[in-house]
Amino acid sequence: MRLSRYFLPILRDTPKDAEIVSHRLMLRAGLVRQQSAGIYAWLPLGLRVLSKINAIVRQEQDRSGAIELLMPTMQSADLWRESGRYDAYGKEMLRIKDRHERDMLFGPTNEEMITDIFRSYVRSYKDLPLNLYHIQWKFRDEIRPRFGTMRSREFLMKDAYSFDVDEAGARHAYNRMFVAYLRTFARLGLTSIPMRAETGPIGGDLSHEFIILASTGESEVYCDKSVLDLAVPGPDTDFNNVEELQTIVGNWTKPYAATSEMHDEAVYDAIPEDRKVAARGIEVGHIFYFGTKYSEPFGAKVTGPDGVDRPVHMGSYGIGPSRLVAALIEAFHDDQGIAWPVEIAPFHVGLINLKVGDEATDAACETVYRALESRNIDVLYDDTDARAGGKFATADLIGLPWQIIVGPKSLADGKVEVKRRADGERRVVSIEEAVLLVAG
RNA sequence: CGGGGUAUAGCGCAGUCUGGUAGCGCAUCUGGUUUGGGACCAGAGGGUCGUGGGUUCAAAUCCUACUGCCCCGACCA
Repeated sequence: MRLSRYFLPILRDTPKDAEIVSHRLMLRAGLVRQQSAGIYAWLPLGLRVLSKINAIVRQEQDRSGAIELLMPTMQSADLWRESGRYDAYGKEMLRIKDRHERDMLFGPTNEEMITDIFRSYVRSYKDLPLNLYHIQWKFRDEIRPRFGTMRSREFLMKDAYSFDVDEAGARHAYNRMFVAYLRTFARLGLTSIPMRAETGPIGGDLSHEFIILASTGESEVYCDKSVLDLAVPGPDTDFNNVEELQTIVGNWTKPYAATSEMHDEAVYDAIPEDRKVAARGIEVGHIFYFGTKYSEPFGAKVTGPDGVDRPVHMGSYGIGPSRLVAALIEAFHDDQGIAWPVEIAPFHVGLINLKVGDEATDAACETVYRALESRNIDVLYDDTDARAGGKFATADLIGLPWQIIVGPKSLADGKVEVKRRADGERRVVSIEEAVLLVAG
């Protein structure tokens, strides 16, 4: 992509409304634009990041055995009356009337709808286990949205729903998602900590929040440092192996880790002093087992091998990709701007032409540009006639992992400069070497 | 929802108290000089002053109602 033809509205000044660093940088780097309180338009660069996150989330959901579908944003109130949540949900639910005065709503979550879909088709235990997920926009009419896309009213959520014949099956479904989440966040470059969370009316120990540590996080968290050293399960993990998954989850839930709501001073105090961690964190995922809470009122039953119908045991599992964009920036930035991890960077390389119009630099840039494109490496070529300083500032701000800087100085020796954004390391190399270097 | 702010050009702001032809910086456009970490000079364009009502010869400014947005608290992927 040539920057001169792209849509990248960079802000030089910091918008005064943005309080936290990720919000400031998202606005400055032209990732999002606020359209209303807690409602954002995703600009081209931001959308590319969001899509990359979605792709990783999707791969790990698929790997764990979940199946993607897509449910609508608009839902009928009748569905929610069946579960009793139409009245229970309160003002956070955006309620709308259609032209026939029918009660509709913008979905804040999809337990009701997925249970309706399930009961319409599934009759036999032989069709289980089943885990269906989608990545869809949600709306929760927060009293006070803040922190940009970290807490917005409209937000993107990956929500998965599992269906099993019994609690043991549901526990395994829960473990699959638990492991999938560990892998997802690790692939995004984040260290996530599963923390015991409120389970609501069902009770038991089957709800965890996945927290990443960040000083701007909204939750107070306490944990045993040893949880940070655990190895994330590899891609060869057998998601069908009940014992293997239970062992992994057991290891990850053994060290103490809790948010302030679930914090147990006595247990925390027993941790050796040098392993205590009290910090702030951002909730990036939440998983629940809730048994037959929805399957019973909805009559979502399957016939077991004994010929008896039973309501299915369900769980739900959420990740917020639009929040993750902000969370990732909180984790990966410096004074100059964003420094994206390679896996989610909107482009892999920024190619900077320091002297547009100069025959030699133009030609060298075209060579690099074509070499990268032919290797399917995403490159954003700054072919604008801005000055060097401005180009450097923009490149550092938008934070592409690599910068290839082409100017008369190094080109005199037939060389270009390669800068790694994360640590600022620079190397002067030939064009061929530069391409190989960023190609990894 | 309670409390506190704020609304003037794309962005950041002054002007409001004390009514009298709407300004500054950045950004944008034109020309020129520049050109390796956000250049300089000269010129230009761009604003129903959040919206409605009122007072006045005259309203960004005074009165009034409404709305948007932001911050602090309780709720949430």
